[in-house]
Amino acid sequence: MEENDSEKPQDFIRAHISEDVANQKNDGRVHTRFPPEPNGYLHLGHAKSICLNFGIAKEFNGLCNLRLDDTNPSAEKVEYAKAIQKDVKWLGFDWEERLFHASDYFDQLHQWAVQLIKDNKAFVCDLNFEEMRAHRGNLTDAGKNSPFRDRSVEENLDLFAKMKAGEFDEGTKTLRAKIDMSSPNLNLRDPVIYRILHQEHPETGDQWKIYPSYDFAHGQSDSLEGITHSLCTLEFEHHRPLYDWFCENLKIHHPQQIEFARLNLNYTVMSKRKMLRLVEEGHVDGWNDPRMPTLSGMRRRGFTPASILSFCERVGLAKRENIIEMELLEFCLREDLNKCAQRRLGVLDPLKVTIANYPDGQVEELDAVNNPEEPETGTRKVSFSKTIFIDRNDFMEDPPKKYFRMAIGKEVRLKYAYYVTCLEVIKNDQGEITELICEYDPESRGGGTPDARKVKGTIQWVDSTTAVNPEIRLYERLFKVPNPDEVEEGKDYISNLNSDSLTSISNALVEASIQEMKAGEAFQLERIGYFTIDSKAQEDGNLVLNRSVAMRDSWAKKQGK
RNA sequence: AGCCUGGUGGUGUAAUGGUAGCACAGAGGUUUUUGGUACCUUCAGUCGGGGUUCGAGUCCCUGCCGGGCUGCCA
Repeated sequence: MEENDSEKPQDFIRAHISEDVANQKNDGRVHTRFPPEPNGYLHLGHAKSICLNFGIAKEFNGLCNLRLDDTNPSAEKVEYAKAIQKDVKWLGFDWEERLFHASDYFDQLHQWAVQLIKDNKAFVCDLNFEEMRAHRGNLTDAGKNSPFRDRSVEENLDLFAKMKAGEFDEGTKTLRAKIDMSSPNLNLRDPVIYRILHQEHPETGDQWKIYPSYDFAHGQSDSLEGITHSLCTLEFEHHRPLYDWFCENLKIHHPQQIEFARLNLNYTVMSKRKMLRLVEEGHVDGWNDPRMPTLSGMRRRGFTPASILSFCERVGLAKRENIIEMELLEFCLREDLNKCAQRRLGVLDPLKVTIANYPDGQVEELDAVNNPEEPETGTRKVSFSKTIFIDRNDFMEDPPKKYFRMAIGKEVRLKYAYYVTCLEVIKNDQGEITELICEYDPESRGGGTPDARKVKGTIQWVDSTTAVNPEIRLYERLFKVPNPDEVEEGKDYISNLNSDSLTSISNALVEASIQEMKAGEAFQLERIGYFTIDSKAQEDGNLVLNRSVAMRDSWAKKQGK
């Protein structure tokens, strides 16, 4: 462990593990795993689990496996399995040679099922879905034993072998653990441990006609891999007695399951099922839509691994349900990008500016700072000429008090360029402003003057001779309410989708160097926000900028009041 | 209803019987060639009631409120 670990408070899981290590449980070894099911893309909630499992392994000089929990071939795909590995790697974690599948253990699991039958602790049940539900009882009433519960070991062995051989139709028979139909924990009322599924499996092909249930596969997989601490979310709490039951009755290494509260973020949804529907119904542009809280979507949006790691550290870890505010995520992104993103100039809504006293036909190169937070990143050249563009909302004809931007007769600084003063406003027949006529102070080249006079406002601009015109996409929260699941009778979260979550801007202008940026590379358009090149559009040869997050804007906030 | 689980500022999360702290958000300010950043200041909390104790967020009792569980999903 690192030295400063004693300084920062431990969460309840790390405290638990520290104690186990101190007591030499498992010989002081720590081994965790991240076990996603390959039935969808990883999201921010998974990132929390990934950081936890890989983070703990590292802190305790242990190991963390990546295991694909592929016990249900009906929803699982190779596409998902590949995406999962890509996302975990992207976050910066390494499972080394320890990529496993629950399906790696199908043979062993099957043997264990046979062992349970021989020990008279499991039986083949002929009840169908409805009958089984009826026998299970409910929250207040105990269940009834299955009429097939007392079959002989020999008959069970024979029937289970036939199930395995594919002699029965799906849903006609199951293998059930013989536990307790009157347990207040419904999971212990003779749970199904094998079901018949005539499905092709991505890893094992058509080898199996029966597949183990989660409960019969997960703990055993942990056990086989020598996992010491099996960390999972709260909804598995009721499954822990089952987890323990199998380890004990199979007499195998018994990892400790510990549950923690899953991550919730407001203004979005964090469930694969709900995301899948957004994708399938076309509400978003696929799993990696930049508005999705998937890791692939966030990557396309311009999030950095460092910002996500920082976020996962800050959300904390506890057993109480929580809803994190989106602002924390945005803070983490800005915090990281402020340090590492290069600055560039661009305008979203160009307004032509002619500098009356600037020489006709002259074009000069000015030095612009790449990143004021990292001076060693140096400067770049930006061109300047008689005709430039500023952002339309940086000019006002009737400015309010304390408006620092361009207005008639008011001197402002063009970032990295000159001081200019607006002389005249030109409008079209509809009364819309089409152009500003300004004059500049040649002495102010670079943004300062010999007399050191103060200029309060600094605005960004682009030069007409070199600017390029990308498509710019601005994103807002995907849902218009903090909790998308809070709906009127008869409606669901889809009705809470924010129809303004995507804004596409077609007439923006940015400095030419943006064309050299790579997809995923973060940069700041000064005073507008942090952006990255859209990877999907780039593959099609189009230049599209995604706004990852806007700058904090205390002026807008003040105006809004 | 039964079982499980949890309640600390707006949101999260610490304090393991001894000064209720930190972060984000909010408010105000200083600096600034980004109304950004940085820095400073500030607002605000132990679910209620009883008990044990010199001392309770922490232990006990009780009430209230939230979440989870009735797939051959994970």
